[in-house]
Amino acid sequence: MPELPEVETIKLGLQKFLVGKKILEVWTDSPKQLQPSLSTIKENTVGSTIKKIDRRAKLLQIYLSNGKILAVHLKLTGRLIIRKNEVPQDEWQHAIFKLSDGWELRFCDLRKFGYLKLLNSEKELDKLLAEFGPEPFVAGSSGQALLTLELFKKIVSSSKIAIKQLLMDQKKIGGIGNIYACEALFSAKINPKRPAKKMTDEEMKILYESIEKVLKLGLKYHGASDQYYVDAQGQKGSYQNHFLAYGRKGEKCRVCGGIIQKIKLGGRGTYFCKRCQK
DNA sequence: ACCTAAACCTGGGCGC
DNA sequence: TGCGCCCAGGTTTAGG
Repeated sequence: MPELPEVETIKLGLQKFLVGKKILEVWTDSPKQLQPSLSTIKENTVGSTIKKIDRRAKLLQIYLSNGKILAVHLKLTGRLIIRKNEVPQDEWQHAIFKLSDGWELRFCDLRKFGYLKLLNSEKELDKLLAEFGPEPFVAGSSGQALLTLELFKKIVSSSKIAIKQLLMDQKKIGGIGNIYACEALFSAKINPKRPAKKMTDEEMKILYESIEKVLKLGLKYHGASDQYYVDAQGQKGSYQNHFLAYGRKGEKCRVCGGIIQKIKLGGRGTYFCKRCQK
């Protein structure tokens, strides 16, 4: 679920409540999701203090006082929630970091695609982050990589893949997933199937601005909670109430009154207005 | 370079 | 009510 605005919102919550806490114990009932293993994570985190939280694209990093880093990817249904230990267990809770002062960091994940990965050094992290393309704008990302309009045009015009698939390619651009790709293309009035290469200068500029616009809207509404996303306090976001395309199959386009279509593109559900998006 | 399908998992919704 | 099928916001891998 979580794309750039959601992961950023979680990051802000973690920064507020997690920094300075000491890790006392680690538990899991889903060892596959802890890499390289529960025991290694225990050995390298218990006794350490959380120093800093960062984000790059959809990946969160928890920096520890011993120099190790926990990288967390939430994939489709992952959640990181901070609770007092007396709070009843959360749904789909699969890993718990017991912290000082009776706090817990709970990793919940219905589909179990997400992971927590122990990294031994910043160098290891840099290697991982080097795989990500630049980000649309700086919203507290740890990366230096900023997607300027010039860079965006270069990336778009050098690929003949459908523009929507390109937007979601994390190696090309970091942080955009299915929801924000659909919303940005709707806002820019560009057909998701349009070959990237064939876009005009003007279209690329409008799309670039639309991406920034919808991501900032996502941040403003604390993320989109269609089903599973919640922030670090377990609260839903509200951007889903403002979608213009995503999930609106069969409903009226709010711009032209046409009917929103749903197609499959690169194996992913894609929502758009045939009339508006040429 | 690009395209597709399948895999990792669980649960909700739909049609029959 | 129940069963089977399809769907789900991500990413990786295998094969063409």
